[in-house]
Amino acid sequence: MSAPAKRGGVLRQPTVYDVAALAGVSRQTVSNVLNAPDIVKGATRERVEHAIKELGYRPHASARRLRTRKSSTIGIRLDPVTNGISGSVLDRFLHAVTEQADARRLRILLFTATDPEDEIRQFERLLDGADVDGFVLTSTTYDDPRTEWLIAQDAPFVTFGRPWGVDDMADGAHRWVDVDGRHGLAEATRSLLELGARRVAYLGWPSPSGTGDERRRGWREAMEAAPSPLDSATLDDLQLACEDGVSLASDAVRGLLARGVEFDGIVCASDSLALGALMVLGASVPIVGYDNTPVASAVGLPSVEQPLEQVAAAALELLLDDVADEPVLGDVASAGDPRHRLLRPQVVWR
Amino acid sequence: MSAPAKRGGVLRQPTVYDVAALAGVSRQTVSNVLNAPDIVKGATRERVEHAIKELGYRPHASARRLRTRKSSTIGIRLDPVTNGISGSVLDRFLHAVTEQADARRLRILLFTATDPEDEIRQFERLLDGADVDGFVLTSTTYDDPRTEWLIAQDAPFVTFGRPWGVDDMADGAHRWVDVDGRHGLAEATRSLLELGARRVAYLGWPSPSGTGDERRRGWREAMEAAPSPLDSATLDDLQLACEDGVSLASDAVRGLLARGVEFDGIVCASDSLALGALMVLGASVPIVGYDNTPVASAVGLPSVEQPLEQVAAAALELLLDDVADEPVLGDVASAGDPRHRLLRPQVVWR
DNA sequence: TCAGAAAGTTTGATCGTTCAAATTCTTGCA
DNA sequence: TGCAAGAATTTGAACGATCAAACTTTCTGA
Repeated sequence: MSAPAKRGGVLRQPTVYDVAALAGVSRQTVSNVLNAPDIVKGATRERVEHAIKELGYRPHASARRLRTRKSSTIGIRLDPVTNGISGSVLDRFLHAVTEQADARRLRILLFTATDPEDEIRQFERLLDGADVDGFVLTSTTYDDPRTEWLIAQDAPFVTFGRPWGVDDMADGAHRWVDVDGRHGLAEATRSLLELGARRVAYLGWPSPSGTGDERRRGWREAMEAAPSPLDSATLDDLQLACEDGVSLASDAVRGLLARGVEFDGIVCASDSLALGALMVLGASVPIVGYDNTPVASAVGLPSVEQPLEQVAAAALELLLDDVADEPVLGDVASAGDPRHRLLRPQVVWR
Repeated sequence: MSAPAKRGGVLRQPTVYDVAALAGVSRQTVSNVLNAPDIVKGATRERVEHAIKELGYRPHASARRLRTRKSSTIGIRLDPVTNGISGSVLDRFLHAVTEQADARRLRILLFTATDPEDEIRQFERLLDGADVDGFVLTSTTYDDPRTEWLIAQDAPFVTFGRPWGVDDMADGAHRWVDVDGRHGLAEATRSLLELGARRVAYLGWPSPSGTGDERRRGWREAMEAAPSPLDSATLDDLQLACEDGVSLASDAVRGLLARGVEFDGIVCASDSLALGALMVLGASVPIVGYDNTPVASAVGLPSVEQPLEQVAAAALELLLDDVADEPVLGDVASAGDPRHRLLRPQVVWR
């Protein structure tokens, strides 16, 4: 690459015309080499490719976007304030999405919003300005106003997280990727049972909570499927709920001890809760957290790890069917509903 | 706003022509209303503004960028993997930058890179494609190859973090914002001394470490300035160094105890280290961390908080002098070197 | 009152690319 | 050899905005 330095200087970036002139072809052929190499004759293509390298040519993104009416950019809202310890999950997800986007020649544009209404306003701004083609949403809620708006606008989007409204899950317009927390907790619970535990407690969030209820269900099902299952009342006793917070969790566990309920293991809906339990129980009882945050690894807590790279990849894949007009892959698509993807987490033992 | 819905449909977004037609003016006047309202006559302006609202017009970002040769976009690399507990700092910084950028009508584009060389390749790609106007860099190192490259290219950038190479700090081409960790640790140390401590230990990272050495210096200076200072040898004894990690920190503190060194307080270079100390010492000795991560607040550890919103604001301000050709503000600029900004952190007590 | 300056507005050109249609070059086969 | 069909390439136009310069209107002051 013998491209000139000094961007601030007079020398301008080469354009298709420059490349075309050097390679002795027309500008369109240069464009074709870049966008549809297969329709260009081998010899010509090589000549053009050489000229591109020679000049250090790179297509001007905005010009391309203007012409193609595609921004190849995806908007992601940065969540307001890292919500506690678990914040790092979205951070890691963001990282994974960015990497996956890169591989698909997409850009990631960040924005912030103070509340769902404000977020919708941002959607509008970014779509109208043709800044982005679509969105990846996180932290979905019951009857999320954002997804409703996007669907009404016919704007492409995917959510990380199932829609929790009753009918929404079947809605074909809503593409989502999620992690099967139920399976993750069932797995964690089964493992503790196999390790000899009999009375595994569950520390989660108050109902209703889409994510939380699923995780609790996973624990409960695994407990009910144990070789010698406990009765229903006992399971109710072993089931704790408090808001996400280390000290709240500690309180909850202390309450359990105070009530004299026996238990020999705890699976939790989050690492914050697990850390709270750990601070009360120490190493006396095996504890499993959720999200595999840096804190969990720091204090040596096993935790359910979400396959964020896969989530990111799946999210973009679903989105791309719209955005890039790429054909839906026959095989993959036919396996279940192609618009939804439920991935399995894995317990990381320590 | 009576803008039509259905983006996927046939109706296209209105353009300057549509607005011009409705308002009965030329397209350039519409452009002027948007970009230089003061040169348009009041009555005309109102008419155009009304038409803009009426049509729900929004300028096409790519078209504008193509013509103006500015992307109004700033690139930020997402750090590879959240490095331990402290990862949330960059996360919060990113959030602050995004918000600040929004207020300045700038966009934030994310990218990832595997190593500094790869990052430079990304710089090149993004600059050549006119995707971004400049960069905000984090995690600067000694003689950072990235800053050298950017300076050579004459590309606008700011770093969060001082350049640690010997001569670089005076380099006018390098604009940076940083937090005065020395001041932060001095402050923390002084506070512990005022609370009655006499032998405050320091738990930091091995030299050389630009950031770490500064923080240690803050502690040392505060200790030396104490009413009845300890002798130099004692201070050396009270000074611990280990890599950033909870268990490593625990080991280091246990070593201190084993050596029989007395101490009645610890200030740390990070929350990870502080957490490690906490797990050995419990509430027996006051501990101060650094970065005020969620973990610190979760376990009730006081910590030095970096003013990330201010850092973000300052960073964009410095960058904008280049990017947007805005005039340097006379007053602010004259106060010290306008190309560098050193901000003061604050201890959060719990 | 009127020239000249200033303010306000419009027109033509352009940013760098890709689309769509037109053109030229290759093939294969009667 | 000729000629249609296909492959390869080129040309003109357009994407939607702003710049630069030209033009028109309004203001200023002798």
